[in-house]
Amino acid sequence: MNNTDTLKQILHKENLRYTQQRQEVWDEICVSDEHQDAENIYNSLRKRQIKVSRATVYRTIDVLVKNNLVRRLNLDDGRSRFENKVGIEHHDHIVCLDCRKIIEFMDETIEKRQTRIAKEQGFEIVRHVHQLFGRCLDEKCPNK
Amino acid sequence: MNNTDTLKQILHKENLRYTQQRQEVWDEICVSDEHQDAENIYNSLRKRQIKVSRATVYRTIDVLVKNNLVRRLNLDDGRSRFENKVGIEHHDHIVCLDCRKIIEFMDETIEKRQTRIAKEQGFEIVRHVHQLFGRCLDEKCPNK
DNA sequence: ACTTCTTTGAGACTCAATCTCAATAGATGA
DNA sequence: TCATCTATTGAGATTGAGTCTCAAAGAAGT
Repeated sequence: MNNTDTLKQILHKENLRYTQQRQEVWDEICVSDEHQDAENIYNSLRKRQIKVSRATVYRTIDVLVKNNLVRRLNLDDGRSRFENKVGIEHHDHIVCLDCRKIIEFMDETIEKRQTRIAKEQGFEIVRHVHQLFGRCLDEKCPNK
Repeated sequence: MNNTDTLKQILHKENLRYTQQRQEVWDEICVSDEHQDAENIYNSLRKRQIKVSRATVYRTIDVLVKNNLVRRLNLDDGRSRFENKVGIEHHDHIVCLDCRKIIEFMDETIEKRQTRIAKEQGFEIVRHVHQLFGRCLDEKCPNK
């Protein structure tokens, strides 16, 4: 299913209307591999002459997140970042404290253990956050 | 080492003065087993007739966090929470989405694997965030 | 095209956290 | 103990991400 159909489907399910602005926000998140924040998304759209407001960017992101098209990342820097989730394997993140480079990782053993641990404590996990913050050994990274 | 000496030591190291306000903020965090936010800490102190301002609470917490006396938790609800770190074993958190109950957990296998994964990706971990969000089976929890 | 109801946008507002700067109070030396 | 020097404090202003308001614009069905 393409971007447009995916969006139309969830908007229909939520009894929301299909609009140009919603499509553009969703496209912008899909197109970028970076983990963009709302302000970036807003600026990218404006730069491309697309008529959209901050309020609409935020409101649209909320719908996309609620319906699992987009994942919200909180990397402890005071603003949410977003990544496309459709057709993407689950993963967690490693973040360089110097250059803010973000690497994705996934470990089946960790995933299984955390589910078991939660169950032992009487919890049914809905979502989890697993982030490793450190320093990368990249030559181009500052503090080298 | 007691609370006062621990604090005096790090303040001296940082070339900061020992003050009543700083001691009171540190005491308040040590005394409580809850994961309090800055506003809670401020209110608790004011309730106990202690002369302190929000600005001082925030500034003191920053010093304590920087020097590893206190851990800052970001539980995705828009405000930081704090816990005493001195003499406490490392642990991560399970949070109930319904009643906000917080349970601590620690798994040596996960700890080791995440260190190895980061190293394989060329990172030296400084800190990590591992939080499991879900629903607890507690009778007293809402949505049961 | 008409009607109905949702969405949008500009800007006001919220709220945690940070900053400002004059007044206060530790620390040090005489 | 007192004087001096600086760091700290507090009240309130400010910041910044995110949310809310409401009149105008726009989807969607008929």
